[in-house]
Amino acid sequence: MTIEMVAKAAGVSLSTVSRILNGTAGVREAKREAVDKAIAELGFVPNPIARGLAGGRSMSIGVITQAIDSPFYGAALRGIEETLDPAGFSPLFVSGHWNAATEARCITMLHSRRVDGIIVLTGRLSDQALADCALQLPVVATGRTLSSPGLYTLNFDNFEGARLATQHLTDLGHKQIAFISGEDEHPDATERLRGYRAALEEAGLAFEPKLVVPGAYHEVSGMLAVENLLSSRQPFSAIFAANDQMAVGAALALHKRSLRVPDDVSLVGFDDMASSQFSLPPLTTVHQPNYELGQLAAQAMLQLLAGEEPQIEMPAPRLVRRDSCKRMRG
Amino acid sequence: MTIEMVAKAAGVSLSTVSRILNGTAGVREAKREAVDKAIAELGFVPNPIARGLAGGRSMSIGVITQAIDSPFYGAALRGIEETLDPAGFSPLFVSGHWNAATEARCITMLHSRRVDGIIVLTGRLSDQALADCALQLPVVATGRTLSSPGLYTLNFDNFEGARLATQHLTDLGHKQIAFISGEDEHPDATERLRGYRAALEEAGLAFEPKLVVPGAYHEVSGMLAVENLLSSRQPFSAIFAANDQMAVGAALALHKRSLRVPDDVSLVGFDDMASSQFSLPPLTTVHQPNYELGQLAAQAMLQLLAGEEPQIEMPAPRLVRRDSCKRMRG
DNA sequence: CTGAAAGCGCTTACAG
DNA sequence: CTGAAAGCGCTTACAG
Repeated sequence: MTIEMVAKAAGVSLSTVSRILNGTAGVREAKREAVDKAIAELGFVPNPIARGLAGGRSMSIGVITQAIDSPFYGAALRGIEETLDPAGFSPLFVSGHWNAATEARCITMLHSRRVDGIIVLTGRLSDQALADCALQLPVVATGRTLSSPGLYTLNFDNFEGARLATQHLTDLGHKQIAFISGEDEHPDATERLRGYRAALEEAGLAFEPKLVVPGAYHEVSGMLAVENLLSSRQPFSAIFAANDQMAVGAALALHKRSLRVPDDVSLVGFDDMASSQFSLPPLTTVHQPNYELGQLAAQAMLQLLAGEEPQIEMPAPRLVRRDSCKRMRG
Repeated sequence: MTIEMVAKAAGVSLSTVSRILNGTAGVREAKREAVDKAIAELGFVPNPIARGLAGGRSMSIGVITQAIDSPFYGAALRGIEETLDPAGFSPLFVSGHWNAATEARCITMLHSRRVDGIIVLTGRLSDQALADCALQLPVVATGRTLSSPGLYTLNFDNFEGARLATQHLTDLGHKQIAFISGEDEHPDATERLRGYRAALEEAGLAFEPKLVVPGAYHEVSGMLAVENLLSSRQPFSAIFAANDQMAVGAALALHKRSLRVPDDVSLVGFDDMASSQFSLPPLTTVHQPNYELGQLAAQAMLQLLAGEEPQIEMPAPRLVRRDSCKRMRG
């Protein structure tokens, strides 16, 4: 089933079929109809591989994620897949494993597979490397703000999100609010720390370094953080975890010490993972619109590909109140 | 950077470089060295797209999953990615959305992208459709047992897993064990129901239809199931949920009614999702080796591609005891 | 508007 | 063992 067979069936040349397929040139109506009919009858589907080799467009978009099984980015991948699909593009997912060298290898690989563009979900690549890459191929990157030719970035307001979360706690009367941080290498982690401090300040509360305990964005680190906090004997009535996974770990550590959420300690997370609404108790958290992030990133890519200038903005952070916080007694 | 430049640099013909790259023919040692050196110096990477067009092998494997963001299949996708990678193959993930027609479209698309084989994670495709597909391309399918040319299947013993889970409860002295089922269209759901009944029988317990409440494999359905169970006033001291997601929903419903796990009711899940060890309390469940499933499926594919007959078996089900069950009092 | 032809980067018979 | 050549299924200047 090739373009040649369609051409023969429609009584036109191979080039004409190609042009109709690509909308590359005006074609006489009669021929267009004949070709459309032949395509329909034969059930012809153009071969993206050959297209990629010949024309440069492979109709596929490389997507560099950190881990294909991330509970956090899953929704973004789905958003990308669902908006690319109607446009005829397929995503090619690869995992960077939070490693700049691996991400660089992914890019080489995606190049060799002739992707038409690359979407980078966060990642460790330097801004420079990203900008260089964008010189060859359109790229959309999330988790940073950068302006460079061929590059479009989409960033979430982590500062504001963290400020909102902390403010919720100060509004409830909490004065000793612990913060489980993320690693410093993550720009969003440092932004969230900034937001925490800003909210404290707004509430007229002093920043207490002993109340910030280091975490690493996964459950076990949240557990450990709470255990450390507890054994430090530093008093606290609420915890803001820099992401939901750590909040889940924190809840477990609290539970093991027979401390109840929210009666004994209030807990707020960040991300609003799919599972957080089913936590015990359902977790109050900052909603991060990952599904939309994926959709928007894909839309921006489609616009870049069409030669347009994307004008896409991320939605503002939003606090989702569930059952893990309580007004400070007394 | 093409094969031609390598050939020139090494002073051999283009065909020779290709042969060395593919191990297609014996080559004089001196030439091989020259070529290897040229490849290393130029940093040449063969273009899989061109390879796919010319030779038929695109070095990519289509993977049909149900949802790219499934918390359950994520580990399998990672297993596939990690075992395909060292062999030089890339996975091409597509989502079937539990719909046979969509899966069929995925297969057409994967064909047009010239994948070298297809891995189908469960899915709704008929056995016949799968067998037909395998006539053209090697296919590995999970979640069913089928023997057909070019097809290799990998199935998990859902019956035995469910039997183990239920037996754990009967061993603890529970006599009224509720079962939250999955939908009948899932063969594994019906197998799990069979396992539940078998364990009951072994323990000399009568099967009580009112104790089996329908679910749909997601959290909300688990919640609803428990609410229905509670309002039916049918007494029970333990629940076996046919998957972890429903167990999580069940735990939440119990919590809302101020029923404690495991003090008031014991709870067992099925799957051992990554998050289940962090449930409150950590969930006792049947471990389903998804990461290994992915690895094994990819290995089987690699063997099929090499013309070998895979002899791969799935690990046996295993109960993971955590803190959600307690001996029946009295 | 439309064809014939070259070419994308490889592989693989076909001849030595 | 190794080259020259055809071909994979398309796109895109190049000429009408």
